[in-house]
Amino acid sequence: MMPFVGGMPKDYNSKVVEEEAFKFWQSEGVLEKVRARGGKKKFYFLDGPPYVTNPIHVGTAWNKTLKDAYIRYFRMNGYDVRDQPGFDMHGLPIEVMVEKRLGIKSKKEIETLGIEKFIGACKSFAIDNLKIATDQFKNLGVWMDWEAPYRTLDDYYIESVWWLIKRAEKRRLLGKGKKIVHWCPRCETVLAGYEATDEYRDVEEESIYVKFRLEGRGNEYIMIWTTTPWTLPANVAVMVHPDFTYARVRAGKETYIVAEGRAEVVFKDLGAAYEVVETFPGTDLKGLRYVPPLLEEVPKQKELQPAHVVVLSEQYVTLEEGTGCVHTAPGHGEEDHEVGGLYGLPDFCPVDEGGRFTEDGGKYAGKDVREANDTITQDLRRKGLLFKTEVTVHRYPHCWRCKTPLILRIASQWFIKVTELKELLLEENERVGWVPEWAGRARFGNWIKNAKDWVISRQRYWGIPLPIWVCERCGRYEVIGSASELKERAVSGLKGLELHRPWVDYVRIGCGCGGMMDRVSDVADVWMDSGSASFAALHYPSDERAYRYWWPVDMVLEGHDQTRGWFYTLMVCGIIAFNAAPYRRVLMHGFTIDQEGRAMHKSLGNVVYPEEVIEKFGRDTLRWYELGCTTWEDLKFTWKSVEETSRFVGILWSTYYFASLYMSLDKFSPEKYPLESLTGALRPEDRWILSRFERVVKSVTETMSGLKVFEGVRDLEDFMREELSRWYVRLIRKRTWSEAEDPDKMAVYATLYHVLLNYLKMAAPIIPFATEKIYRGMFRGLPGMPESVHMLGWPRPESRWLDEEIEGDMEIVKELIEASYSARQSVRIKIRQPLLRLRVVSDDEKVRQAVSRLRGVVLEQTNVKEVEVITAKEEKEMKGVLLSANRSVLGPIFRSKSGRLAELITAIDSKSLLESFKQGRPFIVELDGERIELKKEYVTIQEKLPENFKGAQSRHGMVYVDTTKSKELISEGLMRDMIRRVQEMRKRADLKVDAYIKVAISAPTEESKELLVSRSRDIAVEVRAKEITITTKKGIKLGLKEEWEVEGERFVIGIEEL
RNA sequence: GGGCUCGUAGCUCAGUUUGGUAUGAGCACUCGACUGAUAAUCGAGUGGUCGAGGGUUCAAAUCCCUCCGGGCCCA
Repeated sequence: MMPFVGGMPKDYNSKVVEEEAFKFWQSEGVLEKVRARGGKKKFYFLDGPPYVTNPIHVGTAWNKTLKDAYIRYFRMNGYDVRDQPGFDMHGLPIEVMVEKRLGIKSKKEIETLGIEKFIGACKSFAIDNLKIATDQFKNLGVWMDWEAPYRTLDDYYIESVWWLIKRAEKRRLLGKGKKIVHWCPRCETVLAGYEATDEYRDVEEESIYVKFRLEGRGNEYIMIWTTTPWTLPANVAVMVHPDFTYARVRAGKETYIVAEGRAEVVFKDLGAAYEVVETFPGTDLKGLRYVPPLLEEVPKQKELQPAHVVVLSEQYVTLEEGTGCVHTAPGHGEEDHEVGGLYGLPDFCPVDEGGRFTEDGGKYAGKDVREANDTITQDLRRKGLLFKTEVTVHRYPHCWRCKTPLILRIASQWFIKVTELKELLLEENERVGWVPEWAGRARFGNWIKNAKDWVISRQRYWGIPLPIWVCERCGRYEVIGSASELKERAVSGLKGLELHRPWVDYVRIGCGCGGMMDRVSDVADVWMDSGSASFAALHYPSDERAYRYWWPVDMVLEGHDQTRGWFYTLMVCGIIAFNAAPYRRVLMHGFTIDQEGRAMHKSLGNVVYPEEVIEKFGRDTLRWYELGCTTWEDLKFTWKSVEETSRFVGILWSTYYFASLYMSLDKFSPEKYPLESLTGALRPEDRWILSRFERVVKSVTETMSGLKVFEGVRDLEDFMREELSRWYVRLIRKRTWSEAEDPDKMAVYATLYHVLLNYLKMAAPIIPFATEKIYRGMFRGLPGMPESVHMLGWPRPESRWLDEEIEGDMEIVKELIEASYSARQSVRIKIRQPLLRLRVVSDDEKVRQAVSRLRGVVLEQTNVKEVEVITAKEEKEMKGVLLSANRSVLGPIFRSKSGRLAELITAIDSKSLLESFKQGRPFIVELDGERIELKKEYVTIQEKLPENFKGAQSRHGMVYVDTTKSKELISEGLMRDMIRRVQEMRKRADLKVDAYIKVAISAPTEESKELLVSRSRDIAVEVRAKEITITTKKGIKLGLKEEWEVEGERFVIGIEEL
């Protein structure tokens, strides 16, 4: 094994680098080895299971690379990380895809086809898609346990959910009852509220104002407004607000009751006069009875009791729209149902599962509710009960899978009594560490406060079957908690048992009453699948030991849409199961949006897929870019930013290349020259970069463990760009050219080695591919080094390198150097031209100290022979004074003489004049025989630098350069110009850095030739020339020849490799 | 309609917790320099009503109120 630092390719090629890394990881089983190492302390990371229908986009990629980065980070810190990925494999979206594939459209067709076939198709669809998604995630370099993900469709997983439902039942948290639910008439199932909100759309619809005739009041009506005429057959009450003021309004022959505040809106476009007869509070209306408008059409209405009465509600009556009198149908609205409950009203619902009126719908029986809208409106008009119609735009929910408008209807469903757990949920949430903090306190907290009972039953096929069996004789139900329990209890139907429908439906169990029990046909809401992951992934309850070791989850990390989704169901299921929050920390991330700030949607055509980015820039660039974005804010994806990031990855790469080039040429051995043994040889700039790096280790460690990877990425980027690449490398360049194995060079190498190796460790979780390639090139061959960069530990902060003073010194010196460049620029003297001296003006001891400690850096970077710090007083002495006549003052006083007086003043020795002013002595001049005393205001005083000094302002004082060019300096400058050109030619000829050459220079004049001849030896050394000729003759016969213009003169240079 | 969140240079974003001159950063543009990492690098310049309006304060991008626009969630 070679004991020294190795080399690496000069150019960064993401495709080659990444392909190689994949091959290497694969062939050496690197991931398996890393995983097998375990750790001292458990770290249970839980993957929010993605739904496996669509190809992933850059947002999904962000999610998974965030997870990957933290998994790698915690693993490097010695944790035993549980890195199992998960997949959400049940549910409606898959059913819909499969329906499409099979070319069927309804539940009826599924039943005709056979549930068994349908489920089989769903299962293979889910598994196929899992494979596709797995490949996509692997392709991003995400290191998880892809061989053994948790899958919600596996029997053990289903059993965990069964166990949970049984546990809920034991705790009396499982309920069955009528709930108002969003219902898709096409899919014929309940949809969760959140499933509905994904597809709220603006719809333009006719809304109607309807007159309800009051009993025993002649031509008096209470007026309601509704956007859903089809709910009128189910009307049982009218709600009014007890505290609002209502008005009796006369218009024509009729009288109406509406809220006073709505009267104008209701009547203004009537075209006729209307008159408010009387006003009164809403409470006065309580108990008023009316005739239901569709009494004749819906005979069932007659049987409803109590009904058709005015009730009060403070909560659900507003003055923002309508009439202030609200049509109430407890069978079709959640609020209606709640108020109906308070008044004991019947929850009449004449609508079936397919969204058609039942026999109870009377005249409308068999009609689709939405089609019935028109008929109902016409009936009302015919009966003279339609006051007016209006076209309104409102948001209406649609089925997210089939786009059918949803309806609200009452249905008997199984639910979890979350409302009873609210206190506990809030309490447990306090113990969770949310990042960012407001996500938990405000967002999640608010969501919990408004939590409702969770309807968990779905009238579908592809899901975890609810493990509830109901007796056909006595109606008692029983919850089964596992497959073995089911087998024990089964009377028949066990043959070929699988825990999915339809097989599980065949199982019958015996009831205590002697009857037979059958399973309810519902499946569970998929959110219950993923919500159970904290323990189901551990095979609880069958594997108690895994649970005891891992639970609770140490970290989950998902997008902000999951506050009401997974973060919530996970919490609820955890509380039901163990009375405790199932996770310790939650990191919430944003969405990726496009350049215009719109969310990425397939329908908008603005989705960016990771494969595109990988093709153009590579995985590491994609990862660095996304991980560097503020995690919890939306990520506005722009190609330009990706390109910028890619440029940075290039800088990082070439910084490593630079170091590897020289270290490998010199066969640097960190074992032979450990940093510790070279402390005496370290230059101040080495101590500076070590100290700066120490700070980076500290801050990146803190940000990573604080789950703020983006801050870490930014720290790493700034350090690499500003401190290491742009500054330190520039400072040490010369030292790396030295041929000898001197301690000064070794100090540079040891420093670079320390910084680069440890930097690489911190960058590895972010850019696992490039770091692997660099590692394998430069570090792998060294003794004691593991085979992969991903087997290294996270760097420990070593405060011994911290040196606040040197950092301060460097900061000052950097400013001064930059000011000197500015000064040079103003006189157009390039930096390559050496100058005599630099003067810094400062009375600050810190500046003096900085310049003294970093003298070498200052001299070299400013290219001067000496530097001195002078005091403000010394600066004054250095400066001369320039006096000039102030003509605007002289003019009015001396009139025609002023011109000549001004000339006189200019000629005066300014120092003696100033001296007179200072001492208060009068200074007299003679003009045309007249004695004139010069006053201060006659002159303007300007400070004047000596000709050869040029200054520039810096934050730490003026910086002056002495621009005097001696022959000596000129010849040195010319030499450096020649060296530079020869080096350029070596480069163009693609010569090895250590190749020897011969050089010939043809100078344009005898003078310049002489200048160069005196330096020929130095030139030869610098450009690795064994022979050098300098002439004024034209013909140069070396292999490579080129003409260069330097300071306006033409030189011809020829080189040839030896 | 409600909750949360974001809005700072042409573009992408730091800075807001804890009020103190926006020497803001990168990219882009203009000019100059440097360069044995070189399609790299450095310097200077141009470019801001800190979403709008009000308030608190000696002082507001930062704290408070109202409004406008985007995102997520809820209705």
